[in-house]
Amino acid sequence: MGSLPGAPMAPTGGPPVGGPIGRRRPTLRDVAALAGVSFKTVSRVVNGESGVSPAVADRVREAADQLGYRPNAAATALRRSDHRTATFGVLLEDAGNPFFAALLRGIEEVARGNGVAVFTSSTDLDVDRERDMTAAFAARQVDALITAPTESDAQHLMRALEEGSRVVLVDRTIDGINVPSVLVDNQAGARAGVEHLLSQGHRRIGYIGRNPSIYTSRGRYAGYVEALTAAGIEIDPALVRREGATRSSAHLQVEELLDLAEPPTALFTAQDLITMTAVSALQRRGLADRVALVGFDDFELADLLQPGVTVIAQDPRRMGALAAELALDPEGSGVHLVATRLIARGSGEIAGPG
Amino acid sequence: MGSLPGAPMAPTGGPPVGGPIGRRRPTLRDVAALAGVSFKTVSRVVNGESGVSPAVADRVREAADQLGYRPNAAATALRRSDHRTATFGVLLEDAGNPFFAALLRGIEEVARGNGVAVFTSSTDLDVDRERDMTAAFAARQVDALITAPTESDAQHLMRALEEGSRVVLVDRTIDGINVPSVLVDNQAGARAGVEHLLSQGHRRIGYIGRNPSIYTSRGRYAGYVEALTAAGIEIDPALVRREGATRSSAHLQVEELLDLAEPPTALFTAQDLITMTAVSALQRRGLADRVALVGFDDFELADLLQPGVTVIAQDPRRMGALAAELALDPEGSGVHLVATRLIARGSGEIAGPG
DNA sequence: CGAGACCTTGACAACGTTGTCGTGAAGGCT
DNA sequence: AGCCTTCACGACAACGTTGTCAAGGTCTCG
Repeated sequence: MGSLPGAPMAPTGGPPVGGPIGRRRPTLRDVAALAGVSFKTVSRVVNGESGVSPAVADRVREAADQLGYRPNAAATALRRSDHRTATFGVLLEDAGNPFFAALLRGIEEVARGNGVAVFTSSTDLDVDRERDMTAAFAARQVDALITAPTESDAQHLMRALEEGSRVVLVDRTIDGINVPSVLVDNQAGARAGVEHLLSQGHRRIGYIGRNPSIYTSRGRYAGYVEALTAAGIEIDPALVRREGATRSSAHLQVEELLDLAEPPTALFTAQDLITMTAVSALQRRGLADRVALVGFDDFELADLLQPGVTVIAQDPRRMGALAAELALDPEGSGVHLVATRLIARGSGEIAGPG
Repeated sequence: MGSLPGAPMAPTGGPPVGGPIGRRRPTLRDVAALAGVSFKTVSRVVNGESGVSPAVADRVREAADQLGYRPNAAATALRRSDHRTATFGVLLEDAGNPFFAALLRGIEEVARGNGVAVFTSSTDLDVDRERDMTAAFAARQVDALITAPTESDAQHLMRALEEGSRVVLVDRTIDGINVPSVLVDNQAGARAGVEHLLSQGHRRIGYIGRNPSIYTSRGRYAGYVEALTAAGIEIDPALVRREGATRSSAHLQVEELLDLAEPPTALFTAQDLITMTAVSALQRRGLADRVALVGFDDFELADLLQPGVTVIAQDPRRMGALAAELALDPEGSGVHLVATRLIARGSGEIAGPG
């Protein structure tokens, strides 16, 4: 960890084959020599500190431009008393998933606007990888770690906090750690989706979600239960699948539900990839026009499928931007909820038997 | 750039409100004191250097574990003679686009396996932003900058090279700079797609692509021209649109083509988002089953649309992984081509008038 | 048993920057 | 005129690590 591979035996002073010779970067001292001042004065000019006469400042700036001076980030990070590095670490489940990709873009945008560079890594729900990357980011002294934590163990995050990084949770939260977070009311969103199906006359509504170890899965399932209970419908365990983790397993779950003696007339899918899988399964069986479907998470092309897919949409870009703002603000705190909204496109409006 | 905002006047020694007190991180010296050795010996143990007796090494490791020692990345980067930071910078057009998202994942994966952390930023084809972020990454002394450059100006990349970063181009290349690159034979891919349409009997094949300033756009258009020319068909400028940059403009282009007195019987779309837009436009007009369509880039749900969308698929994840490997290998060089393949799903097999 | 080789360990400089303090000149006051 | 304050700037330590070199100990071999 943290060390590059590559033959350590390679001659460091070898011929310039395979790489540029890397002209040494100019330092404060080089600029100072050219401008005829002490390097400390250059430091002051570069950092916009007061106490430098305009004439000298101009001369220094000119010299800096001429040499193409750029501060050495490592030296700055090492020396600064506040240990700021103008760097964030972002740790999400999967940058390839459109939801997280949009979240990342939201973070990037705010970060860039504030001169902050962003480290990214995907965890794929692997707890070890999450711990490793948290450590790797903390070792690089990120100012803030923005993460959608996989599990409820907060220890690695506590450690990051102790080492001076801020921590902001996004999409998912953890008990026992008091940090700012950006969340969605998963329960309310899911409830709204299921109620939508109920209002179309459905009574047997299947639920396909991910493992309850995932924070969002718990809330969404709770919303499903809440909606049905409020409607006086008992939960039928046969209609509930909470292991649709991977695509293939999600596909299997849908198939199993449809194979029941009394299959559901509607499905509520608790995540974008599961929704897509469900659409695929329904299409393959020619049931896309018969079985209603509402999914959590909006996704590209949902409107072009036939029927269009009704979803509970989140606003991941906004969530990311908000998280980044909380990360930037030393006073930032509290739980920030971002609203969901139901987008009706057809699949959710297929009438039930009632 | 590179500096955090926030009031510089804020009391740095103020009360601990709003942030954890940040227990000082243990250093080599702390570990050394606990183990009863010099800090240099700890350094040796931590870096796995030889020349430490097993007994002492054990004692040091124990002390390091007990204190939870982690090397300070900034100090290491500052001091190392090779200036390695175990860090990559990745600069792509848009991490939200599925193609680039997958590319990023490929890079991430290889990087993580080698203890390298990855900076990311999206440029949205903004040249200024690209330059800024290149500078920001170079200032942080990334070992390598992996980028899909927007335009043909290589100056900022030359500068990054001079400052000691490796540069690897991916998806797009630039003249006048000799660095390893991972590309796709856009021309051959596009030609194969257009030939596929020709073989279905189409003669009037519309082309909708992005601005020719984009490297991939030029190759894909060349493939279109090549296929038609080889078939003895003259290029009809009325059927060619090369400005489908944004979704709305792409939509307009499709509409215009379909509105022609002699509309095309088939479309070749040169990028994923344009393909999606074309599907949308065709569906809206009820022409999805009548006008053939082949698109460059595969995308999620292409198989679930009706008809399924025939595409020239790339393998962005592999491209990213390859680029990262080239970035890691000091000897890495040359142009690496990744194959494309045609995936027939229906839209490309709609018969022409012939 | 002594000389050389090797192995283990430590002392110290250096990386490029920021933070602290000192110094000399200029300016303001009595 | 003499004293105190303010301003512009420089000298120097320090951040935590790696690279270089030297010192002392142990081992080998004649």
